[in-house]
Amino acid sequence: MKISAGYAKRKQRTILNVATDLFIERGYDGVSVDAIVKKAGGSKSNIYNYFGGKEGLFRAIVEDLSQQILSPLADAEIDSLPPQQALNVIGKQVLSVVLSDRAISLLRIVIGESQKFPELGNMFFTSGPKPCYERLTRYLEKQQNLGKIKPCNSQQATTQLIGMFLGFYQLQRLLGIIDAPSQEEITNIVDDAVNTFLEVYGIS
Amino acid sequence: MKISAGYAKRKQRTILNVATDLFIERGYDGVSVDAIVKKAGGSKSNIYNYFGGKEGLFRAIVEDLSQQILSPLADAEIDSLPPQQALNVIGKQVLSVVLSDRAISLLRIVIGESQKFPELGNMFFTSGPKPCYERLTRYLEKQQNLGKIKPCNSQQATTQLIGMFLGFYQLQRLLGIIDAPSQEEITNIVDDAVNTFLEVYGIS
DNA sequence: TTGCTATTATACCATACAGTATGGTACAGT
DNA sequence: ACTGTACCATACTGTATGGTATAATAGCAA
Repeated sequence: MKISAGYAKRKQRTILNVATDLFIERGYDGVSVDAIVKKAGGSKSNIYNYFGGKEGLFRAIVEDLSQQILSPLADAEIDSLPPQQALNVIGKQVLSVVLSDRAISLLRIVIGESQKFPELGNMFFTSGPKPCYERLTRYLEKQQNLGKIKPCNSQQATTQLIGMFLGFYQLQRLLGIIDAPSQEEITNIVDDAVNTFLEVYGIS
Repeated sequence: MKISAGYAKRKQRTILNVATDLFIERGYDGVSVDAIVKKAGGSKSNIYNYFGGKEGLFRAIVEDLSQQILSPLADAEIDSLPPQQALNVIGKQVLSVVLSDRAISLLRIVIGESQKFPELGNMFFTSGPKPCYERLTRYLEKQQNLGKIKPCNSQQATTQLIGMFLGFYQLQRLLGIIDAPSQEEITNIVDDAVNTFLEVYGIS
């Protein structure tokens, strides 16, 4: 059917990329369909044919971007590492992903439009934070069974650890009060949090 | 000069109250000036005379609301309490304020409009989170000097504690994934966080 | 009552926007 | 070369909005 499927696919990607940048920069209401078309080339018809309209395009973009940005959160390979290292690795992963400029911009939009697009919140959460949380919980459970850390409520412990990681930083980032932390700052934050955590839950 | 100053003040308050509800419910772009006028009575001229326009009204509202909602954060009287109780008191205060429906709605708007109104982030932060953080830091310093808790970097400890309080909850609230926690849940979260914290920093 | 000012109600303006319609063009398959 | 489809450029439609102007009214001071 699709005669020039390759072309259409390419065009769709161009539109997605261009619109992504615009939405991230100016928010949903700050970008007009005309502006997207002007920058992407082609005509409005594309957007309405491919994505069903501005809202459809927006949903597609947030879905795409959430995957793209957040999926690394669930990728950290920690299962074979001892606690000290595992928590360090996942902590650095979490901080550098979640506090990055792009992730914060995305999160701002998702939060800001959560009235108009209530399903996006769930999508965002499912694309990274949730699997990361679950992976960490499972890891802590396993380490308990192995006797490497003290018995505890692993869900609660995970919440506390992630809380210490993100702490005040995520809020301040969202409010535009601080910039993205450097690799060095991230290392310090994570080291301290892991130390505190293992002082309670670790086996000395 | 102002002949009926009392009347004007009253009218201003009415407009503020009405517009506050609307903005919180539908966001900045979701509310038209006409809608505000219609609900508040009077005419557009008021808004332009009193507040200089929609943006001015919005700024006034966010400022007003931030004070109103967040100032309790800095009010908790903890200086004379021992660590266990002090941290419990302030933790409950923080959680019940910050995770409340109104605070979350306000925060959503501030975050969502932080591109258009960059100064609001700072205002929000200064109205509650920051003084609360500073008060807690000072408290921990004092307790160190009194020998009631172990020597530590009090800023870092504060960040960790607040992080454990808010943990994942604030994010999930902002994304609309969970509802405001009950008083009981708050108690549990705070108890656990304080226990973890004091297990590291407390003097047994 | 006679002025004066703030408030109201309403109409108006310029603009911006989402979405649709249309007429023309590039190009694949035949 | 012919045909049909997808695409392009552009104009148009209807509506909503922020902000201004204006004329009438209400209420206070003297």
